Amino acid sequence: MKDLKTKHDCKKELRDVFLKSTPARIGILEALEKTNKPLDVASLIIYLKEKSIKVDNVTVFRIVNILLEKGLITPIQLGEGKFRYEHISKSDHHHFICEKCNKIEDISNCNIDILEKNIQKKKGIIIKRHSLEFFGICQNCQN
Amino acid sequence: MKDLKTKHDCKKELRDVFLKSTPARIGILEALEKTNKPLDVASLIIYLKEKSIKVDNVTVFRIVNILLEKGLITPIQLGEGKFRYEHISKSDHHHFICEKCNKIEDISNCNIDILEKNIQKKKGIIIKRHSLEFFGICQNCQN
DNA sequence: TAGTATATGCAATTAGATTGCATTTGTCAA
DNA sequence: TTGACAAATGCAATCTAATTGCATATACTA
Repeated sequence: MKDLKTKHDCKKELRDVFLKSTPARIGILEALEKTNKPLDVASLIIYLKEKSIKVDNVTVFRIVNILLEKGLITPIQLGEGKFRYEHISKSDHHHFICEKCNKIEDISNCNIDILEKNIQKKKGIIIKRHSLEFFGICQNCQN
Repeated sequence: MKDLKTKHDCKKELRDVFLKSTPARIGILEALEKTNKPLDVASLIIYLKEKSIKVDNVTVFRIVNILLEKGLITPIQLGEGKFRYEHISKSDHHHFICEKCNKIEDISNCNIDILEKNIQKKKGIIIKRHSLEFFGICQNCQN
């Protein structure tokens, strides 16, 4: 499968939110756009190392935070005591986590949106985002 | 308002899951049953101190973990980098977190259950629990 | 009430994440 | 193309949440 985004696309993405393009930032965006499951900081560091992009761990945390601020990525918490992150372009789904094997599956077509609109109207609040995760036992682990 | 649960009830609750009744455990269950918002370990420690129940922090972490195992409480993550906990008897709702003032509001009557059953059938997975949180701006902070 | 399994306290340690400050680097204007 | 400057990074230290090992204390059963 061909990469959906190129280095050039990542640069544009960064420029659009007034961030300088650095190897670490491009690498992190690439990682999150390529990978199908939400990544934690440790995984990002490994990815960068594999690509021979030298970065300090602190910098990865800082980059992740600024990408969050700019709305390019979203945070995901799967009950692990740490954050994972997903590129905004693939955040239109939710997650199922198997409590036995820790596999993460995507759950699509949850029309929470309708529910969300009702809640906003009823409560007078503005909902910017939501997080929905399902925990249980996957098909493989049921045997 | 009268307390819904007494110390005696907490003891029974513990006995039912084969746990010894200790002051710390009873205090923690009380705290979680009384309070209307999910509590983190730090809050539990403060609660116990106020009740003059002397416990080490480690013990609170350990108690929380065993209560989770036994299914008496559920974990909640509100994007803070730490866990909060809610008593199982009041876990039938979801949460809205204001990104400005950090207020936590309860959201009820989300019939996720129907959705959940559909997903289970379609995917062949067993869903044991889910977590649903909404993030945005509360009514007060909109001005 | 004594015996025993269980729970707790204390000290040390780990992992995730943040901060301050000095240095380096990307970008834009000339 | 280059130089200037704001922005980004590296390094060291620090913080908070959470866990572990081991010795001691406590709750519960017989």
